[in-house]
Amino acid sequence: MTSARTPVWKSIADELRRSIAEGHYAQGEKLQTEAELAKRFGVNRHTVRHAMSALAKEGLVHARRGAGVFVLATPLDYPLSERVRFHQNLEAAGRLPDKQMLSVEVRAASESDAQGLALNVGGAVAVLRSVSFAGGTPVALVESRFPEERWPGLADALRQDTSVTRAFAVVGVGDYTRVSTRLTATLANATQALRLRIREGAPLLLTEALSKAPDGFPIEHGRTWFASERITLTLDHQGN
Amino acid sequence: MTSARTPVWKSIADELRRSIAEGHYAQGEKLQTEAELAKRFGVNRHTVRHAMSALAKEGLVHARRGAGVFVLATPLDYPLSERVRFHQNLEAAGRLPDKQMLSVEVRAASESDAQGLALNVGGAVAVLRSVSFAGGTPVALVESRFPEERWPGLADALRQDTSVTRAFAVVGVGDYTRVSTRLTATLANATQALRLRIREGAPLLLTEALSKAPDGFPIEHGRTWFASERITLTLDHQGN
DNA sequence: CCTTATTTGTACGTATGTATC
DNA sequence: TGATACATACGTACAAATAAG
Repeated sequence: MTSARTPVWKSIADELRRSIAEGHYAQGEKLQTEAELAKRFGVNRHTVRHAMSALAKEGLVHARRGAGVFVLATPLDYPLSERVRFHQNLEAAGRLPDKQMLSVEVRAASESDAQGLALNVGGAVAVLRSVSFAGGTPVALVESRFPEERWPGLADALRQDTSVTRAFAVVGVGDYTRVSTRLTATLANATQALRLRIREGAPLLLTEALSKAPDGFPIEHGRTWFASERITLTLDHQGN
Repeated sequence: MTSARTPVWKSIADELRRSIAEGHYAQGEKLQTEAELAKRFGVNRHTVRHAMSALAKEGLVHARRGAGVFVLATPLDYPLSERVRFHQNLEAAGRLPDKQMLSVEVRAASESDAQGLALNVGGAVAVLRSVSFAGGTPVALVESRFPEERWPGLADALRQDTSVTRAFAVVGVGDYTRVSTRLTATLANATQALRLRIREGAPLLLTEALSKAPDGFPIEHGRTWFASERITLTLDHQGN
């Protein structure tokens, strides 16, 4: 007779939480499989899942279907006060520490591309996609569009250098300025959620920025989706 | 838990379908390889193949072993769903036209009040709640806190004048400056949804601002929830 | 024609998400 | 809870077709 006043799943959650808090798992490390944990605790897989669900709700772990359950952050390692200054982002949107390039693609300009980048419909547009990390955790998705038509070779330059600024320099654009930034909020779709390791439908902060080259022509139209749970943009109104 | 309401392969299929519909690919043009797409979306190649399979079934693309996947048709009937948006300046946050005051309340300062407004815990704090409209439609909820303790009569002044600036003038604060603004994204709760006439869970853009009087003391700690579907905050980098 | 790299197709195994009984 | 079934997703390996030299 297990006079279990506390539910079994809860005690399992407690044990796993303690184990994580004690630093037995590195950030991003995979936990034992549910089946293994079920065997270890002598319970059904459902009971383990109940415990996992609790930990996921607390933001401690993140389950990826078909992959496993991963430790998101050790509470001590991830200060909630972590912030990114907004005008740093304005100067360097998409250039947060630990940027991982996903793809560079050249395709035809759609109507909205053409309008945003001052090109003709069908003209070549380079599309760069990347993920930004902070402390090992993904915090933002970036999708930038560039007028390959106007600055040929830009796509290749972007492929070879993680720095957008240096890629610009390669094609002869030594300087560029942020013209405007628009701010909205959206909900994470399935792929965004997967990449940012958050749940589908989680709130995202979307910045849409336009930059121009010295000659006045638009050179970058970038959109950045920030995982709002992990990052807070701050505006400093003092001295810029 | 990933709460995978939408299968990842489906959201990938959706994105590729939209991309094709927007005219980014000419008829017969080759898509990115499965490996590239897998990297771009952060999934296994099988997941991309599942999405491709769906598109092939729809007759949109055709895969040729050893060659690639090619666009067969480019449907032109893609709905762009252009939304009407109100563009407002960020400086106007919380000071939008057509403000409807909901309540002015004086209460004792909590810990966070005290910290934000540089008061002692228990000191008098005025809380102003209002809704902002644009063109008859609610676009934002505002909750501002003021140090009634330091500027007695502020609550009464706020009750009698819809303009915060004029209320400040009544208690002798002729000028004040925005010190900082923090930006995050959240989901609308039931009451917010009701006030803003949006659905529960809709994305909200939350700005948290701190303003100071000329003497350096904080005079307003305001939070504004913008209905992101109706409003876009824009930052102008020219003169500011 | 041959070689090599690239790309899609197929197969098997494992793990999680969800539903049902 | 326990047990089972199926859909989704990842990982790896290799076969087959294609393209480029």
